[in-house]
Amino acid sequence: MSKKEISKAVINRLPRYYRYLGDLLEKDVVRISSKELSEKMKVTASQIRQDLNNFGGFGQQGYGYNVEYLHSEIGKILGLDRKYKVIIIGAGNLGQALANYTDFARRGFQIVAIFDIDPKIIGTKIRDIEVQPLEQMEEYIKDNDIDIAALTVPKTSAPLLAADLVSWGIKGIWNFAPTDLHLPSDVTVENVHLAESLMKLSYRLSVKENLKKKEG
Amino acid sequence: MSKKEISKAVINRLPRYYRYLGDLLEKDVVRISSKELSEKMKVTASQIRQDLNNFGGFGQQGYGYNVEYLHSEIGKILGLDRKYKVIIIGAGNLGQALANYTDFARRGFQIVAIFDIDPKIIGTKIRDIEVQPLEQMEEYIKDNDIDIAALTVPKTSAPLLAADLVSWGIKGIWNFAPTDLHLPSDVTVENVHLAESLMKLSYRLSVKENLKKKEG
DNA sequence: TAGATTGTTAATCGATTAACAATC
DNA sequence: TAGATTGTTAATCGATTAACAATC
Repeated sequence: MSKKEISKAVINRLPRYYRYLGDLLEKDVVRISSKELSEKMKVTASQIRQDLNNFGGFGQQGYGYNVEYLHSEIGKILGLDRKYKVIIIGAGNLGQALANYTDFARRGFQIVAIFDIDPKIIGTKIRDIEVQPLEQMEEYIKDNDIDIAALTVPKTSAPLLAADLVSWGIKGIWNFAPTDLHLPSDVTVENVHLAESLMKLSYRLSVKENLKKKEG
Repeated sequence: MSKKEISKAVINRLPRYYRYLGDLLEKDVVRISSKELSEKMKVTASQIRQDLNNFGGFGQQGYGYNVEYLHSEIGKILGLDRKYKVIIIGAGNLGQALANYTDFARRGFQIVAIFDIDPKIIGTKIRDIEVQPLEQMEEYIKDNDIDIAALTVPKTSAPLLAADLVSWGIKGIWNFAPTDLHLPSDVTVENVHLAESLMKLSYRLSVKENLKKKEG
């Protein structure tokens, strides 16, 4: 009865499958086998089949997978078959970048409000959305049904702000602040740590650099 | 003689160790045991010791780890003991956000140039750096010693641009375009796929939502 | 010295890959 | 039907955790 827990590794791969299937769909590809897809994605066919079968049998023996159907099913798994109301907290460069990124809206993530603490930014408009003062956020969240809060604030203010958000009913936080938020387990936090991403890049550059030196 | 290959999982955790140690350093904490750190970071002490011992013995029995020393050593491992010249390609919102993020410079990632194709943006200044036309990029890269190119361009132009960059000598690409770049193995690509991050968030929100309905 | 905590080996756990029977 | 390819089980591989001797 109880479903097997899906591993984090599988979930991490799902959006990539979704992207590749979307690309195939745009190219009007109708069907694809796990083998073909595995070659494009540089993974094993076995892994693709194993991953997909966590959620059900989407393919057909002797045929492969119908691209449109599989794309749609993975979309459903990812929760993309509904809309999400998103607010952005922190209207700095990154917040503005997120607000301006139309691709999110296309996927159902609708940015409905932006908040900031800086009087110079409050009142300015980003894509027809007026930046509101932070003090109005509590009321706004309680009056509207917000699904996700994107946190693009300094790391010093992030933890307290996050705690407030949770107390006002927010269940999903997209955290860009370079800090870990420790919140109740019914709250979902997805971190984007750009500085850490950059460090992984410099790590790999260093390793290659050192290797080259040794080889002379 | 030949060093054991460091696993990707370990590398992914290194920047997080570095961040926690930096925070401890700021709080003037002198020493920390793997147990204390494990409680803060919500990982096992065993994992911390195992991870660190991939690179050498940084601790002392009966004492633990010296925070400043360990921070510095991990910094070296991550390649943060040198400077990197970074160019940004694509001066849209995201490119501007990166250019304006001073934390990177503090860590040694110096943004030296920004390029764009849009005549309206070319010539404008971001943090004292004038946005240059894309046509000047080849010469600029060949004349200067660029370590990293941050790619914040649409996915349609990313693969060709990346190939150009590589042919001009770029060895590190920080890719924000929602596409995979297939490049020679001596080129390091670090991807930041924001849309995929957002989908992981919606996946987890959906799972919890469905669970709630069932328990309803 | 006694206590604490590392470094490291061994045991466990989980994820990936291989293989193949099922079936379209 | 024959060929192809899935879904799934079994085998392998790798990563995490536990345990403890080494040692500060």
